[in-house]
Amino acid sequence: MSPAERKSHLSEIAPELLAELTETREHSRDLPALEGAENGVVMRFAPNPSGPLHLGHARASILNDYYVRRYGGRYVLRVEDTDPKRVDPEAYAMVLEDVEWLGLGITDIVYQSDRLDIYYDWCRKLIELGGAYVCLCEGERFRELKLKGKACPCRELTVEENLDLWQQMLDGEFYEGDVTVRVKTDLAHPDPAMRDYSAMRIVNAPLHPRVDATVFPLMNFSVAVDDHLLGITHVIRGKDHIANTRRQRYIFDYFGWKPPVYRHYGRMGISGVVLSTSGMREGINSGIYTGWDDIHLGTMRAIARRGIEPEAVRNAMVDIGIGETDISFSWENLYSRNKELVDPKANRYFFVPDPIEVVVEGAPRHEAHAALHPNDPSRGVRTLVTEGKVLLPRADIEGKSMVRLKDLYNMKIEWDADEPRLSYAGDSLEEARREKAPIIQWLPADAKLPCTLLRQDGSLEGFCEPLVAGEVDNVVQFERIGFARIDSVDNGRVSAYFAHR
RNA sequence: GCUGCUAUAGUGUAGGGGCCAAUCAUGUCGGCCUUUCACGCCGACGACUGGGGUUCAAAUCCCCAUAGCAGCACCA
Repeated sequence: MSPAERKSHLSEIAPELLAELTETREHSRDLPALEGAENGVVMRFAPNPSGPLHLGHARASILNDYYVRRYGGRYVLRVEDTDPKRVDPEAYAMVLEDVEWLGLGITDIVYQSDRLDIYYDWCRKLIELGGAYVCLCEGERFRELKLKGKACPCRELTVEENLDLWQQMLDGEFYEGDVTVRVKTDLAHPDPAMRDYSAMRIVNAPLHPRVDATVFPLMNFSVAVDDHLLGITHVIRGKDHIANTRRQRYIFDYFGWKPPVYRHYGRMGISGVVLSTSGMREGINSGIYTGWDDIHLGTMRAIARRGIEPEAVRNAMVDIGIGETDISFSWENLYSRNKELVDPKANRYFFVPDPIEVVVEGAPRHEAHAALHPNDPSRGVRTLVTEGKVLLPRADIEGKSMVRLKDLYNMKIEWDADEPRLSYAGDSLEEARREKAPIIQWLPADAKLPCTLLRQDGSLEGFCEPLVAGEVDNVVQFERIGFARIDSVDNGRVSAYFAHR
């Protein structure tokens, strides 16, 4: 039945329902509402300081930021540095820089390493409540028991014994791996991931860069305590945390706290890019990457270096949203978001790759005036002067008998074997069109800058206009090549990073 | 293996019983514009994982299958 047929059929059998059909649903580009957020929210972004921020962090931080902006409230940057093995002292500053670059509306910054006493305190309370015990079992042994749903002997210790052992932990009487504090959950829980997980452990080495301690909370414990103490109302994070959310729930329940509202978005795959911090670090150490801002990486600094703007990242991430489906991140979509930002402001310049230097016979001295931006004449022109000696992209003249140098004049080409002989052929644009002469880029042979355009799939050597030297840190468009950020000019040599077409 | 989550065009997304022979963006292809490219404008292409069920009506609800993903760390 077609929709129209269904409608007429419905009017026969139940005309009173027909009114509902005429109600129009409204479409909105907004992300779904968060329940209980009407009066403001307190949200958090909680990176581990093991390296700079990457696209995975960008999604988490931007999505939370989006809702804080939408509902108003506070946005806590919580640096989760409770594992000395995974803390890179240099990462603290990198995280802060990247947060600033992204333009997140952070209102509070807390470091978990400043809060160890708080965790110790609540750990003691949890033991007193009978919600946790000190476990002396070897890890592998406990795992076996857990998978069978059996308790280990430590689970039967009295509160007093547990408190005593806990004090010994704090006093440094144990070494790494000897002991852990476990949250008492449910050994019969159908999901083995829920059974008596660890809340506290000892790390003797390496030393923590910020704090003199050996007892550290595990993520599930510190996160639950902090979310409550900091008054976090809503949490948006990846679905790899779904099990953690359930584990943290036990702590909220033991203390009678009200947990935040959670949303878990699906996994985001990024083709061709290593996203794990450890993987990137390995690549840097082994020389595959030049550093954290290597153009092959998905870090914020690599993306920034290529001239992609934070607003583009934000738009791309909000566009992706908080769906629970696994998705693959699309560079195309990010590039398109960036292009709409950058196209209106990027100045245009010639870039001649694989150049051939030629003399155009009979060419008069000419001044070419090319617009800096085709849609914005007020920005002015670049003036290129030539006496007849020019640089051309080899590929653009090969096999051609006539071309037009853009904004300059027409040129005839005669081929003597592989050697082109070029001669001036008038200024008429109409004639060039009539002859279907391609319009190509060029540079005066005596006014040019060598330029390396670094791209992910190999760099492109060529020459560009001298004015490009004044565009350091800006995004320009090399006509016919694409957008690029001018990274530096050293001794008259330009280094540019390719963004996208 | 156990536990859980998810399934709409190449990619991302909207739609949560009737407005849906399915939205928007991106992409690709064509055209217009343009002193190449880009931008802009016009057009085309392209999807409800499969099978059952409920219902007058299913992309939408239920069941099964399949696939993907996550967790089962003294990482976050």
